[in-house]
Amino acid sequence: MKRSPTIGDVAKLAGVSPTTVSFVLNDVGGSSVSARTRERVRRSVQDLGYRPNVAAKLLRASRSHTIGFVTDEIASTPFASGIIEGAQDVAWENGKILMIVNTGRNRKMEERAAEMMLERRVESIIYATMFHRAVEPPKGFREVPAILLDCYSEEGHWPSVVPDEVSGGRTATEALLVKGHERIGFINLPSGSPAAEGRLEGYAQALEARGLVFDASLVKCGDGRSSGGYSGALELMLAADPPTAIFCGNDPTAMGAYEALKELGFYIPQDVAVVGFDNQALIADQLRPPLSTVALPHYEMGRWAVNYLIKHAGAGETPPIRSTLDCVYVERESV
Amino acid sequence: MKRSPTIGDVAKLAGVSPTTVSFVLNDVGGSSVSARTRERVRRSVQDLGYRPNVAAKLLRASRSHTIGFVTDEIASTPFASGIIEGAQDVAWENGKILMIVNTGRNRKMEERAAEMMLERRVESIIYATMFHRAVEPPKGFREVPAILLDCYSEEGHWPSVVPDEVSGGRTATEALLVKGHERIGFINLPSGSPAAEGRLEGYAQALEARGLVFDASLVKCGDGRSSGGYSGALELMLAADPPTAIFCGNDPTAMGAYEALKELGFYIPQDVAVVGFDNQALIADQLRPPLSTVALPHYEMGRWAVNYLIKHAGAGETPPIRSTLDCVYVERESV
DNA sequence: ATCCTTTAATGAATCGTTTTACTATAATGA
DNA sequence: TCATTATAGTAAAACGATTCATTAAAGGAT
Repeated sequence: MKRSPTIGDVAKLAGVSPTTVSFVLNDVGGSSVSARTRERVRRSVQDLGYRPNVAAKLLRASRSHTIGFVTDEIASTPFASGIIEGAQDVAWENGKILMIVNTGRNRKMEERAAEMMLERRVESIIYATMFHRAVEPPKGFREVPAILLDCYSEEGHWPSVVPDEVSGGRTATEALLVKGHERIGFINLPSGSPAAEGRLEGYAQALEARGLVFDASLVKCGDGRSSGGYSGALELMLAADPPTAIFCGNDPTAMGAYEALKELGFYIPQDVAVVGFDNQALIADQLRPPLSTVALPHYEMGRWAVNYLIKHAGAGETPPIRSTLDCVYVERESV
Repeated sequence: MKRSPTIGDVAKLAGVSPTTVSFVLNDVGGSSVSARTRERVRRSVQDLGYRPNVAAKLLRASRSHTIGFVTDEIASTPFASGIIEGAQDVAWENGKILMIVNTGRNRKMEERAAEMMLERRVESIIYATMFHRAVEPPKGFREVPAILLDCYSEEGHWPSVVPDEVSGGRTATEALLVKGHERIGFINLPSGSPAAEGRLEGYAQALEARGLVFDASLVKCGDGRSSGGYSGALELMLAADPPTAIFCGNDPTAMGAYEALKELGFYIPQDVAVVGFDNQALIADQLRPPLSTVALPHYEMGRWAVNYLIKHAGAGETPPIRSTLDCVYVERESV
């Protein structure tokens, strides 16, 4: 466990003062370092394998260049990991680094995480959830610019970025409408979530825009799993006037619907078209035929959040905007 | 952007010296602080909302209590996120914090990540991959105790922790054997990966242990996707002497096999039993019937790695063990 | 009255940088 | 020749904590 070389060691080896080394390393001090010296310092840095001590820098400069990223379970479960990718990409592009902590929906853990981050003087904090939902961030978050990602607060005064569920529902429905379908079934998620309400709303809007009437018998309430999709599809197809297309509230639901349709002898997409939601590659890509679905803007939300913080945290003010990002339709072969 | 209170501010408010505040906060200095003073300091800390500056602490103490976690894509894709969870849990239990960076399989990024971590004086580094494979960690990693997680190096001298693919293959096969199956098909992953080789080896071992002969016609090479499972299962079931059970190299493969079996009119598990591998909840839970499968020890590997580092990094020596952790069988309804 | 010990507290050095203010030498212009 | 201005560099303070060495006061013991 030997001591890492310091700027003083470099200075000694190069035969100059620490000040000069600092000037060379940070390209400041104007023309006050000769080319020869500059070169000598560079070589010494190389030879010693010198690496600046971030703690010392931070202590002096009071800028940690670190953004805290607190998440319920994104980093530990399959679903929304694009969020982290997007956030990290923008952070790195701007010379910031992300400090990620997984709290597992545990309040105690959230508070500890906030505490830990503030001790490390993060410049701002992102609070991200795996599913679009309402949250109440821990108090520590007020002490620094913060933004909610894929969630929002009832209290209002937090900036947040969430998917536009309504436009998502509309997009999915329109993908079926443009193919000429006029009777479109919808197997929704269990009600009570922004996703369920929003997607239903979008579905209705799309129909209305085409001058079609909303038929409640075409809307089933699934459970967000394949079993709900299975029974929902059975009900729809065995009814008096079955639909020619089904919009499923998420991909597992579509997976169940596939099952039902096949058992009933319908071919996808010839007899019945299916569109899912969430674009979970594991399902959408592996189903036969591959499932057309709508992708949540996870990556984009991650980018947006960090961009927002970098832009506004510098300026000191963080206006409580509620930004919504569009979902995009991913065409495969089920429509 | 106001200055956070320092230990000096606390001291002033409490009418004592910074030294005394430090003693109170860290519970050192023996009996050298009276109860009354102690209380006064505590209150001042509260009132000011004082939070120690980690940078200053670190600078003085040269202990960052931080472990670097470099990963190809775990934090950004669905598959192996349990690794992060396990790692983070143990880290927190030991008062360490994890600094996670996603490199997206990009060499440049890996080097930058290593550099960044060393600048922050991480005490050790974990290099984790999403799939079990061979890697060559960037040079920076040599400067600090490190361990490879879910991967290994041909160079040998790195400690690593990986899943025991052979025992995994054996476990899956045995799950079928104990139910009385004697002709067991195997749709493997594309060859060339530790997973493919190991699981096949395990399959063969399990058969041999039962005194059954290895029949090459029962082994198909899939593509790790549902399409490979579909065609593999078709071939197996349409052959002269079809198996009564199929072991699939991963869950998407099993998904394809389900499809084929259903088309051929076989019921699962009555006519043909199926077991998968990877325990991808999204598939295994949503298939009908739910898929019995083998889970990779992601969470446990994460724990193991951090434990190893904490134990050995302190001692200075990091012996290059290659630890293998068992996969566990997850019973659902397809067997 | 002197010496020793205990209790309660503090001053100052230290960690590794950055930055401000300063100095010494050389070159330039009048 | 002298004043001025670049040029090339350095000394020292500051950032916020910890810790070693020291001190001041009070309470015995002799």
